[in-house]
Amino acid sequence: MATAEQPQNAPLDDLSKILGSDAHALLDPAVARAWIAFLTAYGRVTRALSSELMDTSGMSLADFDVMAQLARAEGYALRMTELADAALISKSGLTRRIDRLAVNGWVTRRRCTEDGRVHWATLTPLGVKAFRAAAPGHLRAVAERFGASLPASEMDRLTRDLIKIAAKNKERTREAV
Amino acid sequence: MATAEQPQNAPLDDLSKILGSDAHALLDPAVARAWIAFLTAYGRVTRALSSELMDTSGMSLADFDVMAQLARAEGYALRMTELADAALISKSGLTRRIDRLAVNGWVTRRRCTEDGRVHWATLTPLGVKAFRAAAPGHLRAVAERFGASLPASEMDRLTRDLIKIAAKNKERTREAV
DNA sequence: CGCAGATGGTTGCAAGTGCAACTATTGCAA
DNA sequence: TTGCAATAGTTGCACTTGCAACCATCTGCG
Repeated sequence: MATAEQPQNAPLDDLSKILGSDAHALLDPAVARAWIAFLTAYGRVTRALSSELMDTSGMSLADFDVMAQLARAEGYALRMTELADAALISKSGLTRRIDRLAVNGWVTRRRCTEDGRVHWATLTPLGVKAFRAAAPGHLRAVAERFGASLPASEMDRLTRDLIKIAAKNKERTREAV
Repeated sequence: MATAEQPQNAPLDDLSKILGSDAHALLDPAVARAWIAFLTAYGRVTRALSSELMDTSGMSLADFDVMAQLARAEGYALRMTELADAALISKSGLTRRIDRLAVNGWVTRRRCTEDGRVHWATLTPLGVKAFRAAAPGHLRAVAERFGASLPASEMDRLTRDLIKIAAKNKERTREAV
């Protein structure tokens, strides 16, 4: 259910051909439009940023996110689980991402002396350097592709709205079925 | 660079520890906050919707998107390339997704008689049925997880903003270095 | 005609991903 | 102590993904 642009009119009206008129009762058309726009905006922006970042720095968007989390952390270090939560990826995903970053020499993994179960992922000096090199271009790209579309006043409102949506979906565990 | 919630204050201030004070010149802090909120909201909402949909209908979010595009199309049919564009996935990704949907008997692939290069993906009666079964729950979940966070008046504004962002990133081809 | 160039799809490949099962370590309680 | 439950991370696996190379078909120009 992606694609925005022209067919702004009625993504849900189309579906009511197949779902019957109660489609509107299930999902308000205004919400449907917003949802489609959300998916479309996300897909396009991240696709563009991701390939720019890869071309210029040899780093995936996910790599950058992980390194940014470390960059802002005390001592450039974070426990694996904390880092996985912060970067919104699974623990196993993080294990392997850190493997790859470690191969580049950008991150090291140190076992915690106080609690042997814990491992700290730490940005190396080389990693700091790589992050410093990559960040300006990427931040500028975010500014251009995401920020430049809206006036500053809208931006704060957008932030508030997105935070509300994120907050409503905070639980990382699933409860449905 | 994910994670929203409390650290609303200054995701970029943190980075200026490593990037120096010109971080703010590269990316307005308000934009940085919005960007982080955007990534967080997307990650959480899609993760939740995706696992709910899989549990209840055995269908991935991407499957649903593809089937929804077909459901709203004339004759429940679309060319492969049109469908890939509409569903925001790559052509090769679509080829394999259609393979899987075809195994379920939800979609068929027909060669176009007028232009032998073209293939039409078509929702089968079984696919229509599966979509009809899956859609109400999923639409309700979208309403709850995405729609219910904001009042109706905000929703339209959000849509407009997201469309502007999507429009700014329309080109599917990359132009950078 | 006939063949270059464009266009539509598929396939080989080399990733990346999450879940569930597993190992290592700790903490607590009998 | 000993032993078991909880916690932190890693690994096996099965599945997705996109890019680039490839095959098939069509189009238009000489």
